[in-house]
Parts: sequence; structure tokens; C-alpha cells
Amino acid sequence: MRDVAERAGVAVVTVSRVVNGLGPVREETVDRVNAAISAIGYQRNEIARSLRPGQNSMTVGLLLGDLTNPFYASLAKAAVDVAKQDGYAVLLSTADEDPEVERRAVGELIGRRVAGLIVVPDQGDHAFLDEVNAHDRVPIVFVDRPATGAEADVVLVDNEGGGAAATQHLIDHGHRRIAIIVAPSYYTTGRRLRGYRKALRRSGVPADEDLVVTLRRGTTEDACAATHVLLTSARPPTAIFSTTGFLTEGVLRARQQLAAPVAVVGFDDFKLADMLPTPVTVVASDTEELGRHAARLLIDRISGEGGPTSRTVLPVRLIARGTGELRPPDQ
Amino acid sequence: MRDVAERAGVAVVTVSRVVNGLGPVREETVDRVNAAISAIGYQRNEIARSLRPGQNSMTVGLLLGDLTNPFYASLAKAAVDVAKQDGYAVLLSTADEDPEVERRAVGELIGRRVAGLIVVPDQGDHAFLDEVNAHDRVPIVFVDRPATGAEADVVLVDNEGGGAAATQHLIDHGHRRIAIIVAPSYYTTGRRLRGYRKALRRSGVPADEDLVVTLRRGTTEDACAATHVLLTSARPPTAIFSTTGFLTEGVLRARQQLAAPVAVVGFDDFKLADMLPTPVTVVASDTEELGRHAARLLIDRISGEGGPTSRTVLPVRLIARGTGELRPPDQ
DNA sequence: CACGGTGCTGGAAACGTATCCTGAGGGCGG
DNA sequence: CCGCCCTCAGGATACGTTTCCAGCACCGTG
Repeated sequence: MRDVAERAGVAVVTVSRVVNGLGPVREETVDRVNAAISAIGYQRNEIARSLRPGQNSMTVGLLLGDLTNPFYASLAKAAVDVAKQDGYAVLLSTADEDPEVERRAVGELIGRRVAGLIVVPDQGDHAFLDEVNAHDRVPIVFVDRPATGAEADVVLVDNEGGGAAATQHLIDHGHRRIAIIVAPSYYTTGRRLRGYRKALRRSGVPADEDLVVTLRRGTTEDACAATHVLLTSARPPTAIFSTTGFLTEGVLRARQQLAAPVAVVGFDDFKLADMLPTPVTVVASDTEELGRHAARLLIDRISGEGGPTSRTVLPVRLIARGTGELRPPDQ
Repeated sequence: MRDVAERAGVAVVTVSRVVNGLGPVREETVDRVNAAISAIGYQRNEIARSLRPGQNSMTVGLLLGDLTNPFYASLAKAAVDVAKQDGYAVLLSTADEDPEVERRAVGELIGRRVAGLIVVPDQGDHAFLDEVNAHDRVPIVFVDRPATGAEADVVLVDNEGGGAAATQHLIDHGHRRIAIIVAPSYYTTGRRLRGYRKALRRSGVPADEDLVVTLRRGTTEDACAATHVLLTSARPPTAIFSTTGFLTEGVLRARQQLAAPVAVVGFDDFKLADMLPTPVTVVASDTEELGRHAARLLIDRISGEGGPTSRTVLPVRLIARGTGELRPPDQ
């Protein structure tokens, strides 16, 4: 900026005014400054800018899991799009379900003075985020799951309703022995399990705890193995509700390997679901809307929007494609 | 930091020394400062830090296309992982194949004083990036495609070799009428087309220009429509080489809709390729390695690694799964 | 006892920007 | 004709660091 000022024969202040289009500057001076700017190829230093007191860094932090998971990818895409539209840049950081990594990542983001934080929290206490919120005045929005111990805006999908819808759909197609596969201690799958139980109860279908399979890890491989066990057991289920995209893939692999006619409904839609040998019925949530809403909420908070913390629950919808409409074999 | 200094009864300088563990400070003073730090919850301001001359902002920019595309997603994941490991944060920006958007995005990143830039460039001139490189001393690494008009490190996959391998594979299975579907004016599909031609020539298979289909846009829908036209034409091909993940999906949809036994090889692997009714043969590249290598290269450059610009070409491999091994119908 | 070296600490300056205040010059109303 | 306001421009300052240099006390050696 000083170089520009020198070249244009004005003071630094004047250049600043021209760049921001704020103060009163004579037309001719503006032209001279602009000429100098493009001659030098000057670009305002946003870092120095945000150092000034009361200035917003115009950068938000986005902390989530493995981008290879399409869920996180489309979340990120949507958040980045909204942020960019409002002039915010996005600092991306990942914490693969590891609380300690997450903590450090938050530190890095705060150190870079992000104006706000979008977090997909993993299990574990998040009271330290409350401190961040209070001490550094950095608003936070949680996505997909609420964080225990921290008070902030949350954007969720209707896990319980979706779980109930999936289960009810299978009941409606004649199933009475419906298995559910859940990942361990995830908030989301826990709520989906709740919906499952509720639907069973409502329809008077007896619950069989042997049909509730909690995996040690939420991987495709574990789900595949668990499904193998289920389907080759003495009293196999006639339908399976898998509560996660990864798990659904595992269930389908096992189903295909065993050539089993078991019905399946999965939570979360995925690509090519309609092109598999039997197209896959899913409960789909609008992942991009999740990201968009979170970003908008955050930017509102950064802009000083007051009020109590909000809790948004986005609707889900069941997409019938085939695996969910299979009827149980006649006994 | 001043607050910490005050609380510990020392000067700001001393706090800085403790935080960075650099200068000689008495043991007892260190403890006092550390106590003050944790009492206040102080976190070093990386922004102010990087304002100092000669200081690296420890942030790199990542500019690519739609994260919903798994290719970009795993690229981003790998780059973020490497960067994080080396203490760099990642500013993520997307430019959906729009040169003007890309230009602005680069400006935003430079304005935030990134120490380096990883770019997946679209077609169009990138001479302006050369200026960035020269003027702002910000090293750049191009990924997946080189940029015209700019001189910088490039990391590619073996497009031509992959295209030749895919085509040769189909020839080896008895095909003589092999169609290829390419997106318009992409560097990558152009090279893959070159490999296709080369393989045909090498094997003495006559080239039929009607079998080279250049789409107006590289979308799944366009590929699907084009495949419909191809397969219902007077002299349909017995095999199709689709040069992009998106295109492959479209080809497969058309193939399924028409129940056509046409052989297919796709460039780029994708999830569930092995679970479709006929598992899909693809030429796969290691997308994560692409991102990792680019990030490492960039960080080396930031660290002052000299030398001429490099050009890395990663190998690809053909994964035979089914659609590529179908033989042409007896005539 | 004087002097130089060493171990620790603090003051000043600089990075690039925006805001607050000051000031010069000109037009216009009282 | 004087003074006031308005337009335009510049100087000083502050943001939070780190680096350079200086200072102070102490110790050992000559």
C-alpha cells in the first residue's frame, strides 16, 4: 500500500480510502491511485486488515470428518458456497472422530482468528468449546449432532422420525422380524434406533433385542460381517434397517454375497442406489441444506444476531426404490 | 499477550519467548508465564504473527471444483491431511470451472496471504497466475491438469497411457468398433482420446470418427443421451470407453435402460462399481496420492526448495470387473 | 578491584491497514 | 469583510507479534 501511495504521489490513508471506496476523494486522485494499483498489482492484505480492532477476519472455520465420506463432502460444499457468497473464506480442518485431534484443530482455527466455527462434533465432552465461545467471542454452530456440554446453535436432521419411517415402511410391507444395525455411541444412530423402537411399539410388533446389532466400529466391513451373522443365524430377520451410509453398503454386500432376498432400508441416500441389481430404498436427508443452513446461521451470529440458541431439525423423506418393498417369504 | 505479561509480571517479550520456547528464560519465570497463559486461556494470534516480515502464514490455499465430485473430495482430503501434518492450515475455495470465478478466488486467497497454492485449473489462460507466482512469491502447484500460460510444478495422472490401456483391453477382447465419449476441451479427456487413437493405430483397428463423441457439456445426462444415440444407431459400437467418472455413470444408465450388452470401460474408479448388475471395469488413478504429492511438493517449495519446475505423472491401473471383458456379439 | 563475559529481561521498532483527528483551501452566508 | 462549513488530504495511532539491541546483575579471572 505504501508503494502504491508513493507511486500515486499521495498518502497511505488516501489509498486506503480509494480501496474501500469510503472517504471523500477527488475523482482525479481516485484515478491516479487506481492506476498505481493496477500498475503494481497491489492486493489488499486481508491479514493486516483483520488485525485492526473490531475487524472481522471474514474467515470461518469448518471442522468435520473425512471428506471421502460424501456426507461431509456435500456439507462442506454447501457451507463453502454460502460463505463465499457472503465474502467469507473457509478454513477447512478435519478431525477424524478423535477428540484430541478435534481440540487441537479448534485451537489452530481460533489462533487464525476465524470469525466463526461450524463443527460436526464427535462424542465426548465439548465444554472447551463453550469457553471458546465465551472468551474469544467466536460463535459456533454444530451440525448433524449436538455437542454435550456446549451451548450453541444446532442443525440436525430428523433422525428419530426417519428411523420410525424406515421401520414403519418395512412393517407396512409385512415384516415382523426387522433387524437394525447401529454404529457405536453415535448420536445420530442412537436417535434412529429410538425411532425404530417407537415404530415397532406403535404397531405392536414384538421387539427382539437379538435383532438390534451394535457394531464395535461403524465401518462397511463390520456391517458386512454382522449382516452375514444375522442372515445365517437360526432365526434370521426378513428385513434390515441400516442406520448409516457406510453400514448400508456393508449390508448390501453381504446380501449380494449370500443372494439373500432380505429387505433393506438405509439411512442416507447414495449415488447409484437406483442402479444396483435391486434398487435400494433409503431415508434421505438434504445434506446440502444442512450445510447451507449452518453457514447462514453462523454468518447471522457473526453479524451480531442475538437471541437464544436455536435448534433446527430438517425433515427427511423415504425414497422407495425396491429393497424396501420386498415382502417377507411366506412361512 | 499483554494481558498474560501483566498477570505474570513480566514484559511482553518474555511471554513471546516462552510461547516460542526460544530465548533464555529462567525456569521459574517460564512457569509463571505458563500459569498466566492457562489462567487466561491465551492463544497466540497467528494473524499478527504472520504480519511480521519474512514470516510464513502457515496457510495454503486449495482451489478446486465441486467437492460433490469424489475426485475433488479425495484430492482435498489428502492435501488437507498432508498440510495439517506439517502444521499448515488449508483455505478451501471452489471455482466451478468458471475462469472468472477462479480468478477472483485466487485474489481472495492471495489477499489472505497464503504461503502457497494448489490449483486444479480449468481451461483458459492462466498467465495471471504467473504474475502471482513472480510478484507475491507464492509458489503454485497444478493438479490433474497443467495450466496454459503459467510455469509451475504439475502433478498429473497418466491419461494417455490409461486411455491406451482401456482401449487395448477392449481390443484384446475382440472389439473392433469401440466408441469413446469425451467431455469438451478438457485437458484430461483430450489426452485420454489420444491414448485411444494410439491403441487403435497400434492394433491396426480402423478408426471411425463417428465413434468419437464429443459432448457439449461433461454431464451424466449428456453422456446418457449420447449413449442412447450411439446404441440405437445403424451401426452401433460393441464397446464404449467413457473418459470420466460422470460420463461413465451416464453410459451405464443408458446401457441399463436399453438392456444393451455393450462392453464398457470407464476412466476413474467409483464406489459400488463392483456391485452393479455387471461389475464395471475401470482405469483407476490414485486420487489421494495426487493430492498428497501436490501438497508435499508445495510445502517443499514454500520451504525454499529451488530447482526447475517438475512434472510428475502418476501411473494408472486397469481393474477388470466385468463390463470390460464382455465379448462382441458374433456377427 | 576492574573488566569482560554470561544469563536473563525489557524497550523500541516494524509489519500493513483503518480510524480518529487535524489542517489547508475555497465557497458562501451573515 | 469575516467567519463558518464543506471538501479533500495527511499525520498519528493502534492492532499483536517478533527481532534487534540494550541494560542489569552476577560471576570468574586477571
